[in-house]
Amino acid sequence: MGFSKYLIHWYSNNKRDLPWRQTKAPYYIWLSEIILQQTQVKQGLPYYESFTEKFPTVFDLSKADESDVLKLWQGLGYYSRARNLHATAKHIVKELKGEFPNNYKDLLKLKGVGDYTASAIASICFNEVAAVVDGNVYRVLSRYFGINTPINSSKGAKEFKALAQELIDKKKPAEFNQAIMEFGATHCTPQKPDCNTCPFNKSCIAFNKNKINELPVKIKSAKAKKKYFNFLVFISGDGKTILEKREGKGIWQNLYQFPLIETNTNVDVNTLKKLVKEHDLIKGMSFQLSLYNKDVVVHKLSHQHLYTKFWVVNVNKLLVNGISTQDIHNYAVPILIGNFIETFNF
DNA sequence: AACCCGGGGTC
DNA sequence: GACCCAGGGTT
Repeated sequence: MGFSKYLIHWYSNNKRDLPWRQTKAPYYIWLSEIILQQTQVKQGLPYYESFTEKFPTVFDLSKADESDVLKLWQGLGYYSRARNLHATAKHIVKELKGEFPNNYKDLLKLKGVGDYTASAIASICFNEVAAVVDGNVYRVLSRYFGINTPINSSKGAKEFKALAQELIDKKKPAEFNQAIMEFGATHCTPQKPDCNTCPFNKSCIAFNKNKINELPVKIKSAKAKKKYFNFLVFISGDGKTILEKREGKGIWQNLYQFPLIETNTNVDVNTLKKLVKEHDLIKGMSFQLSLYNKDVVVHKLSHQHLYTKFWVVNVNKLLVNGISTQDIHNYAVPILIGNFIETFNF
């Protein structure tokens, strides 16, 4: 049996029982694929459950406010996925009468749907012969065929896409695509793949040349930049605090946070006191300042390391409309803020 | 082509 | 702390 045929055979015996494998409805497949971008099944599963429960159809999702979608997405990261998900739901209801595009080319036009996701939906829902290339596929193919081309180069993207498209079972594209991804996720894993029990170990080039740990080849990414965040946790005499919506282009767009003072380095209480004194939310008011976390909280993102201090600012009254501290759980916040809210007793 | 966008995990 | 994982969008 050839590589592709055997993969499908392996899949039929080894696939995990996952909720999105019970359906071919484009809405559910689309939803699961967006959630699973850059995300492992274990982390995405509870979000899939809550989204399908709260928004059983694309019409329900299209009617929601973006803030509710972001709140449900809270903690999953890469929040542009949630904003695009919501925008695309609106688009499908308004412009496409609630019907998803039924082919790769048209699926690709949807916001938040790139080559991988368009191929996944087209093959799973509509049996189109469109090969998926996700991180699992890169790993399985680079090892089995001993390919050294960096997977995160444009040359690599073309090369692996073409190879996958050549290998895909033309009669069972959905099964092949899911089989190769499942095999990568559960057997041909990034670290410590189980080569001894691997059904392909006779012909796998990486295994036979002892190169399992060198493949796939990846170009190193730039080192993360350090940033210094000082969040002002206002507490007023009448039990209110301040949350602000993050605008603009950077991280956590449209999520909420405490008023932020970014500095070039870690600052002590006296330095921060001067900055708070000049702050628009204080304007000469008297205040009491204390550092909540003795040790700086380091929050690591792919491209930034955030050295974070939470400063409690006690004031008599707020200069702006604050929120009652008991309502703080209604706002979508980054996990960094969410963890603080959990440990701080409002 | 280079860079941005979260959060979770291992060693 | 250093390193690994992983799609789409923007510049």
